[in-house]
Amino acid sequence: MQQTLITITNASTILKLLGDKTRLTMVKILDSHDCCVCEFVEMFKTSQPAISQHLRKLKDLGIVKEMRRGQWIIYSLNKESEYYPLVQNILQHLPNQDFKLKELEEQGLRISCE
Amino acid sequence: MQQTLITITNASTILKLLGDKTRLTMVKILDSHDCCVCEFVEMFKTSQPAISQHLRKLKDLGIVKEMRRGQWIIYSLNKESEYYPLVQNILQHLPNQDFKLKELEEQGLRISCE
DNA sequence: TAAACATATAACAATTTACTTATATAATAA
DNA sequence: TTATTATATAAGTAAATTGTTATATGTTTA
Repeated sequence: MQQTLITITNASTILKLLGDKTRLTMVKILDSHDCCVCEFVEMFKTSQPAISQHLRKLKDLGIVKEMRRGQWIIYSLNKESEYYPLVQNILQHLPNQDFKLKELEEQGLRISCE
Repeated sequence: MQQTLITITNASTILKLLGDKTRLTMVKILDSHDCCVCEFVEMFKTSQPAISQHLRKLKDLGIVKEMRRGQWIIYSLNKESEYYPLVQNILQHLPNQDFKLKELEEQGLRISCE
Protein backbone atom coordinates (compact mmCIF):
# COMPACT_ATOMS: atom_id res chain seq x y z
CA MET A 1 0.00 0.00 0.00
CA GLN A 2 3.05 2.23 -0.08
CA GLN A 3 3.44 3.26 -3.73
CA THR A 4 1.13 5.24 -5.99
CA LEU A 5 -2.09 3.49 -6.87
CA ILE A 6 -3.09 2.66 -10.43
CA THR A 7 -6.70 2.56 -11.54
CA ILE A 8 -8.10 -0.91 -12.13
CA THR A 9 -8.75 0.03 -15.75
CA ASN A 10 -5.16 1.05 -16.37
CA ALA A 11 -3.76 -1.87 -14.42
CA SER A 12 -5.78 -4.38 -16.41
CA THR A 13 -4.49 -2.83 -19.63
CA ILE A 14 -0.91 -3.17 -18.44
CA LEU A 15 -1.40 -6.73 -17.25
CA LYS A 16 -3.03 -7.76 -20.50
CA LEU A 17 -0.05 -6.34 -22.34
CA LEU A 18 2.38 -8.23 -20.13
CA GLY A 19 0.21 -11.31 -20.43
CA ASP A 20 1.95 -12.31 -23.62
CA LYS A 21 4.99 -14.52 -23.38
CA THR A 22 7.00 -12.66 -25.99
CA ARG A 23 6.31 -9.21 -24.53
CA LEU A 24 6.87 -10.35 -20.97
CA THR A 25 10.21 -11.87 -21.91
CA MET A 26 11.17 -8.69 -23.76
CA VAL A 27 10.41 -6.55 -20.75
CA LYS A 28 12.33 -8.89 -18.44
CA ILE A 29 15.33 -8.67 -20.73
CA LEU A 30 15.06 -4.88 -20.98
CA ASP A 31 15.06 -4.75 -17.19
CA SER A 32 18.75 -5.59 -17.29
CA HIS A 33 19.91 -4.64 -20.81
CA ASP A 34 18.83 -2.30 -23.56
CA CYS A 35 18.17 -4.04 -26.87
CA CYS A 36 17.50 -3.21 -30.47
CA VAL A 37 14.80 -4.69 -32.63
CA CYS A 38 17.02 -7.03 -34.61
CA GLU A 39 18.30 -8.63 -31.42
CA PHE A 40 14.79 -9.48 -30.37
CA VAL A 41 14.09 -10.85 -33.83
CA GLU A 42 17.04 -13.23 -33.38
CA MET A 43 16.08 -14.22 -29.86
CA PHE A 44 12.47 -15.03 -30.56
CA LYS A 45 12.93 -16.61 -33.97
CA THR A 46 9.97 -14.66 -35.25
CA SER A 47 9.39 -12.07 -37.93
CA GLN A 48 10.63 -8.51 -37.68
CA PRO A 49 7.13 -7.02 -38.05
CA ALA A 50 5.84 -9.18 -35.21
CA ILE A 51 8.57 -7.88 -32.90
CA SER A 52 8.04 -4.34 -34.08
CA GLN A 53 4.34 -4.55 -33.29
CA HIS A 54 4.96 -5.92 -29.80
CA LEU A 55 7.39 -3.09 -29.10
CA ARG A 56 4.92 -0.54 -30.36
CA LYS A 57 2.28 -1.71 -27.93
CA LEU A 58 4.74 -1.49 -25.06
CA LYS A 59 5.82 1.95 -26.21
CA ASP A 60 2.25 3.20 -26.63
CA LEU A 61 1.65 2.54 -22.94
CA GLY A 62 4.94 4.14 -21.96
CA ILE A 63 6.46 0.94 -20.58
CA VAL A 64 9.42 1.11 -22.92
CA LYS A 65 11.05 3.98 -24.74
CA GLU A 66 13.21 4.11 -27.83
CA MET A 67 16.34 5.94 -28.85
CA ARG A 68 17.83 5.94 -32.31
CA ARG A 69 21.49 5.09 -32.63
CA GLY A 70 22.48 5.21 -36.28
CA GLN A 71 20.41 2.73 -38.18
CA TRP A 72 19.40 0.92 -35.00
CA ILE A 73 16.66 1.82 -32.61
CA ILE A 74 17.52 0.88 -29.06
CA TYR A 75 14.69 0.07 -26.72
CA SER A 76 14.87 0.41 -22.97
CA LEU A 77 12.55 0.32 -19.98
CA ASN A 78 10.97 3.68 -19.23
CA LYS A 79 11.80 4.16 -15.58
CA GLU A 80 9.78 7.36 -15.44
CA SER A 81 6.55 5.52 -16.24
CA GLU A 82 3.86 5.60 -13.58
CA TYR A 83 3.63 1.86 -14.20
CA TYR A 84 7.30 1.17 -13.62
CA PRO A 85 6.87 0.19 -9.95
CA LEU A 86 4.16 -2.32 -10.86
CA VAL A 87 6.24 -3.71 -13.70
CA GLN A 88 9.25 -4.03 -11.39
CA ASN A 89 7.22 -5.91 -8.82
CA ILE A 90 6.07 -8.35 -11.46
CA LEU A 91 9.50 -8.84 -13.01
CA GLN A 92 11.10 -9.83 -9.73
CA HIS A 93 9.06 -13.03 -9.80
CA LEU A 94 10.58 -14.08 -13.13
CA PRO A 95 13.82 -15.94 -13.78
CA ASN A 96 16.67 -13.99 -15.29
CA GLN A 97 16.80 -14.19 -19.08
CA ASP A 98 20.42 -13.21 -19.54
CA PHE A 99 21.14 -16.57 -21.16
CA LYS A 100 19.28 -15.30 -24.21
CA LEU A 101 21.72 -12.42 -24.58
CA LYS A 102 24.63 -14.79 -23.99
CA GLU A 103 23.44 -16.87 -26.91
CA LEU A 104 23.37 -13.76 -29.08
CA GLU A 105 26.88 -12.81 -28.05
CA GLU A 106 28.17 -16.27 -28.83
CA GLN A 107 26.74 -15.94 -32.32
CA GLY A 108 28.29 -12.48 -32.65
CA LEU A 109 24.85 -10.93 -32.99
CA ARG A 110 24.84 -8.63 -30.01
CA ILE A 111 24.50 -5.00 -31.13
CA SER A 112 23.55 -2.51 -28.48
CA CYS A 113 26.31 -3.33 -26.03
CA GLU A 114 27.17 -0.53 -23.62
CA MET B 1 14.41 -11.69 -5.97
CA GLN B 2 13.40 -13.13 -2.64
CA GLN B 3 10.36 -15.27 -3.37
CA THR B 4 9.91 -18.35 -5.51
CA LEU B 5 10.30 -17.72 -9.21
CA ILE B 6 7.57 -18.42 -11.73
CA THR B 7 8.30 -19.49 -15.28
CA ILE B 8 7.70 -16.83 -17.91
CA THR B 9 5.13 -19.08 -19.54
CA ASN B 10 3.11 -19.47 -16.36
CA ALA B 11 3.50 -15.82 -15.42
CA SER B 12 2.22 -14.66 -18.78
CA THR B 13 -0.82 -16.90 -18.39
CA ILE B 14 -1.57 -15.41 -14.98
CA LEU B 15 -1.07 -11.86 -16.19
CA LYS B 16 -3.29 -12.41 -19.19
CA LEU B 17 -5.98 -13.70 -16.86
CA LEU B 18 -5.65 -10.68 -14.59
CA GLY B 19 -5.53 -8.44 -17.63
CA ASP B 20 -9.29 -8.26 -17.70
CA LYS B 21 -11.00 -5.50 -15.78
CA THR B 22 -13.78 -7.69 -14.41
CA ARG B 23 -11.47 -10.47 -13.24
CA LEU B 24 -8.93 -8.06 -11.79
CA THR B 25 -11.65 -6.30 -9.81
CA MET B 26 -13.00 -9.64 -8.61
CA VAL B 27 -9.60 -10.70 -7.36
CA LYS B 28 -9.03 -7.36 -5.65
CA ILE B 29 -12.37 -7.69 -3.86
CA LEU B 30 -11.64 -11.30 -2.89
CA ASP B 31 -8.38 -10.10 -1.39
CA SER B 32 -10.39 -8.58 1.44
CA HIS B 33 -13.75 -10.41 1.41
CA ASP B 34 -15.09 -13.74 0.26
CA CYS B 35 -17.97 -13.45 -2.19
CA CYS B 36 -20.56 -15.60 -3.86
CA VAL B 37 -21.44 -15.58 -7.53
CA CYS B 38 -24.69 -13.67 -7.18
CA GLU B 39 -22.90 -10.83 -5.43
CA PHE B 40 -20.53 -10.44 -8.33
CA VAL B 41 -23.46 -10.54 -10.72
CA GLU B 42 -24.99 -7.59 -8.86
CA MET B 43 -21.73 -5.67 -8.67
CA PHE B 44 -20.81 -5.95 -12.32
CA LYS B 45 -24.28 -5.61 -13.78
CA THR B 46 -23.56 -8.45 -16.14
CA SER B 47 -25.02 -11.89 -16.75
CA GLN B 48 -24.61 -14.78 -14.36
CA PRO B 49 -22.96 -17.03 -16.96
CA ALA B 50 -20.39 -14.33 -17.74
CA ILE B 51 -19.42 -14.11 -14.07
CA SER B 52 -19.40 -17.87 -13.74
CA GLN B 53 -17.04 -18.20 -16.68
CA HIS B 54 -14.65 -15.60 -15.27
CA LEU B 55 -14.56 -17.41 -11.95
CA ARG B 56 -13.95 -20.72 -13.65
CA LYS B 57 -10.87 -19.37 -15.38
CA LEU B 58 -9.53 -18.04 -12.10
CA LYS B 59 -10.29 -21.35 -10.42
CA ASP B 60 -8.70 -23.40 -13.21
CA LEU B 61 -5.39 -21.66 -12.54
CA GLY B 62 -5.76 -22.05 -8.79
CA ILE B 63 -5.98 -18.33 -8.07
CA VAL B 64 -9.34 -18.67 -6.37
CA LYS B 65 -11.06 -21.57 -4.67
CA GLU B 66 -14.69 -22.29 -3.96
CA MET B 67 -16.67 -23.65 -1.03
CA ARG B 68 -20.31 -24.53 -1.09
CA ARG B 69 -22.50 -23.08 1.63
CA GLY B 70 -26.06 -24.23 1.12
CA GLN B 71 -27.23 -23.08 -2.24
CA TRP B 72 -24.43 -20.55 -2.54
CA ILE B 73 -20.91 -21.12 -3.64
CA ILE B 74 -18.48 -18.85 -1.87
CA TYR B 75 -15.31 -17.90 -3.68
CA SER B 76 -12.11 -16.87 -1.96
CA LEU B 77 -8.48 -16.25 -2.84
CA ASN B 78 -6.38 -19.40 -2.74
CA LYS B 79 -3.54 -18.38 -0.46
CA GLU B 80 -1.76 -21.69 -1.03
CA SER B 81 -1.34 -20.98 -4.73
CA GLU B 82 2.22 -20.72 -5.99
CA TYR B 83 1.01 -17.55 -7.73
CA TYR B 84 -0.37 -15.94 -4.61
CA PRO B 85 2.76 -13.85 -3.89
CA LEU B 86 2.71 -12.46 -7.43
CA VAL B 87 -1.00 -11.73 -7.22
CA GLN B 88 -0.52 -10.00 -3.86
CA ASN B 89 2.24 -7.83 -5.27
CA ILE B 90 0.00 -6.76 -8.11
CA LEU B 91 -3.05 -6.10 -5.95
CA GLN B 92 -1.22 -3.74 -3.65
CA HIS B 93 -1.00 -1.27 -6.53
CA LEU B 94 -4.79 -1.14 -6.88
CA PRO B 95 -7.27 1.02 -5.02
CA ASN B 96 -9.49 -0.69 -2.48
CA GLN B 97 -12.84 -1.78 -3.91
CA ASP B 98 -14.74 -2.05 -0.64
CA PHE B 99 -17.18 0.59 -1.82
CA LYS B 100 -18.63 -2.01 -4.14
CA LEU B 101 -19.48 -4.26 -1.20
CA LYS B 102 -20.85 -1.27 0.69
CA GLU B 103 -23.24 -0.64 -2.17
CA LEU B 104 -24.40 -4.23 -1.99
CA GLU B 105 -24.98 -4.00 1.74
CA GLU B 106 -27.00 -0.83 1.33
CA GLN B 107 -29.21 -2.66 -1.13
CA GLY B 108 -29.48 -5.60 1.27
CA LEU B 109 -27.82 -7.86 -1.26
CA ARG B 110 -24.78 -8.93 0.69
CA ILE B 111 -24.80 -12.70 1.24
CA SER B 112 -21.56 -14.23 2.32
CA CYS B 113 -20.95 -12.02 5.32
CA GLU B 114 -18.66 -13.50 7.96
C1' DT C 1 23.26 8.73 -55.65
C1' DA C 2 22.24 3.76 -55.51
C1' DA C 3 22.32 -0.42 -52.82
C1' DA C 4 21.95 -2.47 -48.40
C1' DC C 5 20.35 -2.53 -43.83
C1' DA C 6 17.12 -1.62 -39.84
C1' DT C 7 12.68 -0.60 -38.63
C1' DA C 8 7.68 0.66 -39.13
C1' DT C 9 3.23 0.28 -41.09
C1' DA C 10 -0.70 -1.65 -43.73
C1' DA C 11 -3.68 -5.21 -44.99
C1' DC C 12 -5.22 -9.55 -44.17
C1' DA C 13 -6.08 -14.32 -42.04
C1' DA C 14 -6.29 -17.49 -38.18
C1' DT C 15 -7.02 -17.82 -33.46
C1' DT C 16 -8.66 -16.48 -29.07
C1' DT C 17 -11.67 -14.11 -26.06
C1' DA C 18 -15.78 -12.59 -23.80
C1' DC C 19 -20.02 -12.00 -24.23
C1' DT C 20 -24.99 -13.83 -25.27
C1' DT C 21 -29.09 -17.22 -24.84
C1' DA C 22 -30.61 -21.71 -23.69
C1' DT C 23 -30.38 -25.39 -20.75
C1' DA C 24 -28.58 -28.53 -17.08
C1' DT C 25 -27.52 -29.44 -12.20
C1' DA C 26 -27.85 -28.95 -7.31
C1' DA C 27 -29.84 -27.24 -3.03
C1' DT C 28 -33.68 -25.35 -0.47
C1' DA C 29 -38.47 -24.11 0.49
C1' DA C 30 -43.33 -24.69 -0.01
C1' DT D 1 -42.38 -33.79 -4.69
C1' DT D 2 -42.74 -29.60 -7.05
C1' DA D 3 -41.29 -24.79 -7.45
C1' DT D 4 -37.70 -21.66 -6.65
C1' DT D 5 -33.10 -20.14 -6.25
C1' DA D 6 -28.07 -20.40 -7.22
C1' DT D 7 -24.71 -21.90 -10.18
C1' DA D 8 -22.50 -24.26 -14.21
C1' DT D 9 -22.13 -25.59 -18.89
C1' DA D 10 -22.93 -25.60 -23.94
C1' DA D 11 -23.34 -23.45 -28.25
C1' DG D 12 -23.06 -19.58 -31.02
C1' DT D 13 -21.34 -14.88 -32.27
C1' DA D 14 -18.87 -10.48 -32.42
C1' DA D 15 -14.75 -8.34 -31.32
C1' DA D 16 -9.99 -8.38 -30.19
C1' DT D 17 -5.44 -10.32 -30.80
C1' DT D 18 -1.33 -12.01 -33.12
C1' DG D 19 0.82 -13.55 -36.60
C1' DT D 20 1.81 -13.25 -41.83
C1' DT D 21 3.34 -10.93 -46.32
C1' DA D 22 4.05 -6.77 -48.79
C1' DT D 23 5.65 -2.35 -48.74
C1' DA D 24 7.22 2.21 -46.94
C1' DT D 25 10.62 5.01 -44.40
C1' DG D 26 14.98 6.34 -42.72
C1' DT D 27 20.10 5.59 -42.23
C1' DT D 28 24.54 4.12 -43.75
C1' DT D 29 27.87 2.57 -47.02
C1' DA D 30 29.91 1.90 -51.50
